Amino acid sequence: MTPLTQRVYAVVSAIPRGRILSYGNVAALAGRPRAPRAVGAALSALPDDMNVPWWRVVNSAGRISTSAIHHTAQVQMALLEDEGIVFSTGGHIDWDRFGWSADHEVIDRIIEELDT
DNA sequence: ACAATGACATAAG
DNA sequence: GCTTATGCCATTG
Repeated sequence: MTPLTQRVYAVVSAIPRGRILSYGNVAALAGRPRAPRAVGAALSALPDDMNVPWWRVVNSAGRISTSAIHHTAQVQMALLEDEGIVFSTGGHIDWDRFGWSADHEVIDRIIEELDT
């Protein structure tokens, strides 16, 4: 596992129940604003036994963009709806209602604790 | 070291 | 809003 991958997991784990973040948001919070694709790669390689809420990450359009065998779009949508997230007609999530405004300071602290 | 590969993002038509 | 083209960059073979 690479350092960035580990930071990505830390950030995603900090997303509260019922809220979402985009790959770009996660990348920025992890300290690599221009690497949203790497976030996808990291989540793609996520071990299922790690307890990271991967389903709270969607693309910038508020749509699901998974392609993993076990983590299908249907599974992700079900998990999100279980948390109270609503998909509007067309299958996208409203950022104003469910987007998480993460606190940079808090995230930075979490990442710092990661190195210890 | 090099090239190919994406669970992305954004601008343009 | 949808489709296409381009940029991006960490990972992987």
